[in-house]
Amino acid sequence: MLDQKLIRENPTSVEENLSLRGKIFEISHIHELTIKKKEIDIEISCLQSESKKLSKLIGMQISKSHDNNSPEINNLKKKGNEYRIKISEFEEKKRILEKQIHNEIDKLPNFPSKDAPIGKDESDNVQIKKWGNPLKKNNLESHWELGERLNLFDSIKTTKISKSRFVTLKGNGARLERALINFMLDIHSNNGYLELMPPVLVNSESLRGSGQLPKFSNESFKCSNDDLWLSPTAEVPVTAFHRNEIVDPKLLPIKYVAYSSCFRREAGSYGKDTKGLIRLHQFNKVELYWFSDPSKSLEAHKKITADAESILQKLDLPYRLVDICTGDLGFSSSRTFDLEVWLPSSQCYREISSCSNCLDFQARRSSIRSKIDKKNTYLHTLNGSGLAIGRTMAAILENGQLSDGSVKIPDALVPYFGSNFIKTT
RNA sequence: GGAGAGGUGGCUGAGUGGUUGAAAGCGGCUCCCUGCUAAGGAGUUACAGGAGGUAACUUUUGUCGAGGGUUCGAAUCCCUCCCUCUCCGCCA
Repeated sequence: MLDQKLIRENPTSVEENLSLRGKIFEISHIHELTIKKKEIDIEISCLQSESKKLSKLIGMQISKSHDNNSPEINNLKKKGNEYRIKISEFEEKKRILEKQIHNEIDKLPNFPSKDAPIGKDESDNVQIKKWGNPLKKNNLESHWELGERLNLFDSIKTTKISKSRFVTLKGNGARLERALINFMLDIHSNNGYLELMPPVLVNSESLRGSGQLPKFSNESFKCSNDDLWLSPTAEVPVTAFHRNEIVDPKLLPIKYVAYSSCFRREAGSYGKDTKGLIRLHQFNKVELYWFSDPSKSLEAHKKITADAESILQKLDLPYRLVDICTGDLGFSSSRTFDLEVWLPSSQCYREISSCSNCLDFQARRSSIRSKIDKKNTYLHTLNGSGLAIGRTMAAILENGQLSDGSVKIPDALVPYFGSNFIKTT
């Protein structure tokens, strides 16, 4: 959520900043509403002050005269009643305005960082670095072919259970998933992250707090009988974990690693990535999350990205680091670095982690503050996958495939997986 | 899901319509005395928002689970909801 005061006092700069996203954001109507609200705020404050004084006076007089029905007292009461009516009228107006303002501001995305490359869409993203040697050979198997041949997972039969875009992992596939989850959790928690295992059902307020609502209600699954949704990412419950808190500044930065299943409707992506593990309605993810002192979040962003990268390096998976351009930034993010892993079968890099600095955008929506320099200040929140498990599995299968048809397990993972190779059974 | 009990400041806990943001205690902070891994005495100590000031600060509003209502005035009365605890049921 953007700062209401900023919208009130400097609407032009707000519009300019937002327009870096490559779209026009027109906020003059919100600006007017905030001005009106401010006027009413002041009015209410004055009336309340008067009315409060009057009530005290009445109290004093009654206790002095022991008569609460004298003409003078009744006169004062009458006056108080007038205050009450006036105040409630103004409050009603204020309520309506506040609701309108919130509804509108909630739909505005975060400001892009000045450091983010300016651009319209994906094609303007900037590659920052490459790591590892992409496997380039002909006749490579896709991970779904490997998965079927090696009996690692089954998508077809799973449509009976749910529908398309779900998968059932089997045997070594299930084992590999489990190994990856433990591997990643161990590395991060040994690196100063506190492990969290949050619920996957989250309420509307939690989704609003991290920016998925109100604009993206189409992208999450909703429970019909309760105010609960299937969480699209652990970022949602972890942000909500500290909602309405004033965090002890001594605890900063707070670093969490949260494992959870994630659920996405993938509306609008019909026909894309229909095979394999790349785009599922349900997938597992190990998420990194920081609550940071605002003055340190740029540094934190580098660190969280490096922590995510370290997993790819330990697994010896070729990847590149991409600076997301202003037009391609997510709703809540001001700057995002994507990690894209090499998938040999399609000879391209695919997103496996997205590391974002949301500045105070989510903290403001969720009211998460800390007393910094004697003032309650909204914290900065950062999140990054560390990593998406399904896509990591796909990358391991494709990059590790050997000419004899087996798959080599990265050395670092062997203690978790329990074997050096996946072979035909 | 049923029945009951409860939700007050950092904590414990009083407070059933009136100068109550809230007694008392604990804890915290400051000072004094004493002197040594401690005790005693005095004082002080909620939080959040707005406005004004470079600032120390001043001023104002709100807050006793949340939201409504009654009233000139609500921690206190009424309604709705949420949460916690105990018992029963159900269940992993």
